Amino acid sequence: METDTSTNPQVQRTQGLMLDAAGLLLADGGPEAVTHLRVAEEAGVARATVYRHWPNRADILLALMRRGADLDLVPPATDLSTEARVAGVLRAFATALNGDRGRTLSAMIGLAEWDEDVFAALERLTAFGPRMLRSVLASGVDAGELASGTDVDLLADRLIGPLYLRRLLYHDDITGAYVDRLVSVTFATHLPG
Amino acid sequence: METDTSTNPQVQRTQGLMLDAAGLLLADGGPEAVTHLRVAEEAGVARATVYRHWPNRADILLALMRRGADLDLVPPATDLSTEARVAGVLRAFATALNGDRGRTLSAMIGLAEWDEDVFAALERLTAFGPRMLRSVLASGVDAGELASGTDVDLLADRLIGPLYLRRLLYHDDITGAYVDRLVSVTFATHLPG
DNA sequence: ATAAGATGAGACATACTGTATCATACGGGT
DNA sequence: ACCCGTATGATACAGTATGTCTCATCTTAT
Repeated sequence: METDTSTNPQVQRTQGLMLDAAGLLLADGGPEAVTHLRVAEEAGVARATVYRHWPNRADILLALMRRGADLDLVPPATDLSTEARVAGVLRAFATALNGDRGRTLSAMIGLAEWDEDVFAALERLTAFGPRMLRSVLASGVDAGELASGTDVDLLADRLIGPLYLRRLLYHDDITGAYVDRLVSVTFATHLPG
Repeated sequence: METDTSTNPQVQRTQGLMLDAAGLLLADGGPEAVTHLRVAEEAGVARATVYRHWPNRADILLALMRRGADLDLVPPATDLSTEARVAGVLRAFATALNGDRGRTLSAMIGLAEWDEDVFAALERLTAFGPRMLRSVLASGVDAGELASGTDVDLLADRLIGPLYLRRLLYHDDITGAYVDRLVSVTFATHLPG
């Protein structure tokens, strides 16, 4: 019957139960708390089933991250100024970072440092936001709202970097006010009048 | 004899052996590879001894981080321009991030997210660089090389954030050229003509 | 030399891993 | 409604790691 794994309702149900359990365990206990045994117990599922779907802890966490990745950032309206569009993208980005994805990301960074596969998967999951930001910036350059020589990649780093810094290292929520200040000051200059 | 633990040569010797072992294990295997058992075997020390010094994995990693914290950033010469001094601080910062401390930091971020004590300890260890940067920036404002209204904290975030982003998320080495571009472009403007 | 403290060696119960086997429940096609 | 392929449940097993404990032995400071 060639059972299509990605469609099979039985598979989807079990995976849903297991990922719910993994999410709970991760939320209060961190990545080390996400063990196959505990996921199985919490989900009311056989331990072997967890191993069948995700042989490693990292696979469970990646699956957890993928599940939230569907309702991702939406491109901003095109009738706004580049600055307003950038602020919109960054605010959506900040919201994601403030929530569960920020915690999951914290958990993954350590794993990605030593596991090539995890790094590649994490890269795919986190590349979307920066890519959209770069395209908005590039169109801003085309529209003449940003200097023609602007290094779009570097500018994107300069806008995203501080958000990650606040969230991952300072453990501060990224407020809308912070994003707005960051954008406005980045679009202006620091040299004296 | 009230043996002063921090002076006792026996203690220092064993701790040194254990931290050397932990460093090796962390370097190739990541945080999960740093177990009490393996540290003990690698160091040629009894397993109980590892537990006596550091009951948790996080304690081992924190001790590892503290050991490298001694030879930290040195304040730049004061006869340079603010921009040059900032570039100097950031280059030293980048060197630290590119090396072992970057790897250890990756390992700690996930732990700090769920463990208050680890977070507090990590904060103490990472606060030094940003603090020095802020003081350099503040003196730049005083000297009139930066606009008087400059938000020094935000500016520091904007300089440090991209470095962490490149190192922790992109896994790119932070080159001197990148630092220089970052500094020069941050000190200038992005608005056209 | 002596006493306090640090380490080594080993035991113990528990938890998690990774793999394997077999029976049973489920779901898609005919 | 039936059948066949799969997914799952239940269980077993060896191996590794945890966390704590005890007691003998070594090291250090006085």
